[in-house]
Amino acid sequence: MVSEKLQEIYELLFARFGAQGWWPGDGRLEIIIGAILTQNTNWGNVEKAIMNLRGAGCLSVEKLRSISPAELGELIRPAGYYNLKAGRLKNFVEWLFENYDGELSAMESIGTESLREELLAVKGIGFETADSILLYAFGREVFVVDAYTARMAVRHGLIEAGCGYEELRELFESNLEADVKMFNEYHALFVRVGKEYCRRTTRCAGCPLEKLPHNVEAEDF
DNA sequence: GACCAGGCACATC
DNA sequence: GATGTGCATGGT
Repeated sequence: MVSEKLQEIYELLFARFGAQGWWPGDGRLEIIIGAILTQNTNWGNVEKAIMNLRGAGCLSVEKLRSISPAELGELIRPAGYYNLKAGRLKNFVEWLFENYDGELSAMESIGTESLREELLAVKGIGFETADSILLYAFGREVFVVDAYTARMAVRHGLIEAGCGYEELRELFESNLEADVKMFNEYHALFVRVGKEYCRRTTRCAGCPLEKLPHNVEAEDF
């Protein structure tokens, strides 16, 4: 049964690593900025970019709105793809002012599904970024899927290689009790264990899930 | 020096 | 609908 497997994986990861206490970073805006900056990028680089933003007094929606794309790009340079991401931050902030008068708290009253669709309509916010914002900034019961989640689910035979994001999200959301705290920790634990034991060229040795039945030869990405 | 990182949009077939 | 490509810095 899938739900038992998912529960067992969670317990093994939690037993080994403990609570991760995500999101790393402070406050809603910083979580959202981090979610965009960390796209396909190491978190350490994102921290440097956020430090730059803090140093320049740019951790406010007003400042992010008024700063030029070029200046913003320079500040977030360490996070990589800096021109692209400067535009994405701008897109989000513009959307926030157009739809919520620049108030993040105004998003609280919107239902999760509607809010998710609205976020996905912002250019530069895809599935993972939207779901990270929903879960970590707004405490919504959404399971965040990422590359590690996909890789581990495939290697443990929970889903077929090549399946889409929504299919994976559905796997977790429909087989686990909806619980914000647990979804929060589960995703963070996947990232934690994935970094160490489940990269493209790193397989299993020493992983807390090593004893579970899984396919080390599974074709993934 | 190659490989990788908590993706996403867009072009092309 | 699937597959390929550009975007970029910094650590291992």
